[in-house]
Amino acid sequence: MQIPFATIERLAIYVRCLRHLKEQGIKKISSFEMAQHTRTTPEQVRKDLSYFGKFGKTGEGYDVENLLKKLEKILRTKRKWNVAIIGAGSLGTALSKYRGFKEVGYDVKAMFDIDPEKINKKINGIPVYHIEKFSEITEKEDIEIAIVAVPVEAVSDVEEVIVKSKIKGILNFVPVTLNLKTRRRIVVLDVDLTQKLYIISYLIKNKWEE
Amino acid sequence: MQIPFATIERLAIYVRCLRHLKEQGIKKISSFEMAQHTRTTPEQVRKDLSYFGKFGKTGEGYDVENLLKKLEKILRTKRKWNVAIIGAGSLGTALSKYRGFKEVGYDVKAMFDIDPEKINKKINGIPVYHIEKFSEITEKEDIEIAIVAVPVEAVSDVEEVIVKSKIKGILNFVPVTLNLKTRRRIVVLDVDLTQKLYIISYLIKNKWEE
DNA sequence: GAATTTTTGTGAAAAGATTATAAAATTGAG
DNA sequence: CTCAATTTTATAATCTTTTCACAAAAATTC
Repeated sequence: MQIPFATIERLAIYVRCLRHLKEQGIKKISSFEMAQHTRTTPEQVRKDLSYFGKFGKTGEGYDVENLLKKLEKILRTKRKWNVAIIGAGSLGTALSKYRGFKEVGYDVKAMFDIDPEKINKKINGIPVYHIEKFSEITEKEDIEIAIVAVPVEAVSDVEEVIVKSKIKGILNFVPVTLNLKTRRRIVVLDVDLTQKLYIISYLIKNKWEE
Repeated sequence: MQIPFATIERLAIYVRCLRHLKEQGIKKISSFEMAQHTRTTPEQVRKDLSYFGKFGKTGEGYDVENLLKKLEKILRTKRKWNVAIIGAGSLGTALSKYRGFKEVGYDVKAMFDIDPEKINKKINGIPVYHIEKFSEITEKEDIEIAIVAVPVEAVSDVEEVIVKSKIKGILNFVPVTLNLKTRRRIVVLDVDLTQKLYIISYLIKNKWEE
């Protein structure tokens, strides 16, 4: 059976929530409490989990540590992933500092730019290479995921470089739909900050019923 | 009739696409081409637009400038919005530099922090205030939207400050579900970067059929 | 130890979203 | 001026996702 994509998205939020609970030393949680922490409903929580098995105990709820372990396995997030950031501007730099990534197993191994001022230096301890070395470095360092944070004008060059590499997943911050002409499957997720603001504006004005 | 939320999300992408086309001097576009630029299908484009009226001309397509104008009106994005950034760390600073916001009518008027080193100075020309002045400044400057980019530890303080203010919409970068105890409606949208990476990992491993 | 409470798991119903199809309108060729 | 080729619009059908409702199971209380 095909698992709803929305379920996968929520699973990632459950993992985040469970990590917090574990840190706080909380052992058990009910679907009701879980829903409160993740902006959803208890039924939704149970339904989402039911796609993968039975994790709870009737009358008692879920064991935080055990459920976390199971969900991490489902999302393949127990293993480490190496990441590259393309674009060493302010956004790229801020992302390289972002603590959260390393905490959950995503290790930024390299950054890429075209500015000679930045190349062969380190930003937050991460080496910055010229973009032409992208394939070489990502293969050597076993990097499978790239974060794209370049100005719009640079996108077509970046597309080209990515297509030639062995990158499998992309987190794209550029407000443009990437055009990757390749047979192999590359997973692309967009983070469009402007879009989010548009949607906020719309929701503010149109009292969305909940 | 209730418009599907997914439609609103795509509308924001259509607006982005149309802006690019307009800049390039393109006058007409068919639903087919539009779909290629926005990672969707022609049927979807037409269906989405049909919720709001008839914008196209049979056999000819849509007039770029006219359609853009209409969609901007629907999303209420023709008007200007004033924005505050809470947290003047690396992410907050990077966001304050982000060109895209101003280009599409979102003007960052103020930043807030608790670090005395940063307060009463300017970052990228934007004044930084102590967080305790949040209500005062946002009301004076007519700020309705706040971007939250603080460390996890600071969230509860920020929640308190927001609840007391008149802020209507929030773009939240902190990987925690905000807990805003208030009767009035505040629109919250989360940007969870870690979640996005989790999902990329999952999709890489589970060849998602398209 | 029986009754009550809590909470899960799941099938069925409802709602929401996408895709496919038929009808209508426009353009351009001949 | 008519016919064929496009391309939109409206609507119907299908598919997906969420919500609802309830039985079953475990824990707790009296």
